[in-house]
Amino acid sequence: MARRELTQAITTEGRRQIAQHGADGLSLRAVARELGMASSALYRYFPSRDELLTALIIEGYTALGDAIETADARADRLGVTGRWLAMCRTARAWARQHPHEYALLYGSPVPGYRAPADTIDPAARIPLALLGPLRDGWRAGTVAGQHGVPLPAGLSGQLENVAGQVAPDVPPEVIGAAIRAWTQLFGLISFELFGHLVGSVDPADEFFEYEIVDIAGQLGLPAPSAT
Amino acid sequence: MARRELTQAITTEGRRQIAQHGADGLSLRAVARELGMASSALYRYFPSRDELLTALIIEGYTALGDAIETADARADRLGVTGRWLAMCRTARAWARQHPHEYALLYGSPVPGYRAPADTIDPAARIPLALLGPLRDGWRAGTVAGQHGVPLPAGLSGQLENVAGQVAPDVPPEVIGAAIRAWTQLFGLISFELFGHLVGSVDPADEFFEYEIVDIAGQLGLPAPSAT
DNA sequence: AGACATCGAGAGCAGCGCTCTCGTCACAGA
DNA sequence: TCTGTGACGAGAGCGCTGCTCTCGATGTCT
Repeated sequence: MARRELTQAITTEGRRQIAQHGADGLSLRAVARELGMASSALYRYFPSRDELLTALIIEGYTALGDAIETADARADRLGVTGRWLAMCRTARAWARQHPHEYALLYGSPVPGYRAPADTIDPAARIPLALLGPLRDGWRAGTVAGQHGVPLPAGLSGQLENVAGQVAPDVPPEVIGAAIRAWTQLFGLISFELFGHLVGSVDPADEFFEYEIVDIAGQLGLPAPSAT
Repeated sequence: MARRELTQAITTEGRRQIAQHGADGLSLRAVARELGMASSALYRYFPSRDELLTALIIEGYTALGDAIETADARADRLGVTGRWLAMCRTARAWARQHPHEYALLYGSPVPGYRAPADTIDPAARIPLALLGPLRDGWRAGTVAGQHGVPLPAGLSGQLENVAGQVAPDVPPEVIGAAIRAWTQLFGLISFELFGHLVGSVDPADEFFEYEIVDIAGQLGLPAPSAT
């Protein structure tokens, strides 16, 4: 089957182009040119440019998910807080190393509005991994229950629904805290990458460390043993 | 001076197109067509498509900044916490009413990497407005000093530098908390608008309320008197 | 051996950003 | 009043894009 190999060659070249020129710079003709084939032949493998983009989005989520899960596993002996910090640092590092791919995943949805069903599962791996330490800490009794504001009924239902799918024994407050931490982490990475911090804390290394430690505290994770 | 009017007609039509089809759907030729003129004539007013986009970005920041500042002023009698909540709700409402414009401001920077100097000042109005209640509360002694994690030296310098430009009497910890709240707010709005919350807390109204009240607590703002 | 599906190539369409040239018009100075 | 100058709009055109259609070649199954 040369088809699988050629399909992969196309996505590889596409990813190369996005890494260099961003999602807007992805041109089917240029990909075909680089692969030494006619542009029309490319449509045998991807019915449209958007489909190729979708494939690249899935690959991006997969790469980021792999990186985060690997970091989680490697930090296992550091405890739940160490795992959380390691995943945060890995996410930021991946984003800085692949800024255009990150923008493809977490920037504006490029064509009109998108949410192809195929991208949902790969995308969900990231928040699921981030939830890991919190879930384990909760089960081990090392994370606090938190926190001040009581959950309104509708939100509680939403969070219990999420919990039912991923960690039925974890109370909705903890799920809510995880979602907050998730949005906070990627909000910060996006702000740094997209240049919104330029006038303030722009070399954001220290601010990022400051933040993820603080979020760990919000999450009720125990104080870290070491870096 | 027909020049000013025509320039404005172009940006108005451009904004209309972006609102309908997103930033990618902005076409100089289509704008010219809609205005009944040759596409080449448009270059008398904007030297390139990117320049027109920059003008629209500035208009977007200005519109959002106006909305937030107005909300702040209107909530004056509600106290600092009420002002904070009002601005958060207004920011979210504006984003939901102008999703494509919001994506233009806070989504991926579209052409390569951008940060035209002209956009910085209009963009800075938003975090500055959000800082307002926190600054006033600090001066009135109604916000706590916070918080657990001590500031590393480099970050402290960055934050003092920011403080020196906008509120010299406010300590760096409070500036840091404001930046955190700012990234948290727009991180959440972006996640909602870009569809990342679809599987979890998707009708995000309650989660958003839950969040901004919690952030107010993190900021050390006093409990709100009323909604 | 013949029928069939798969694949690549080439031409072509409509659209895009942008450039260049040319005719028109208004206004300022002699 | 005549003339030079600058601003302006229109049109043609370049190279690029995504995408479609047709045609010939190749390989596989019956």
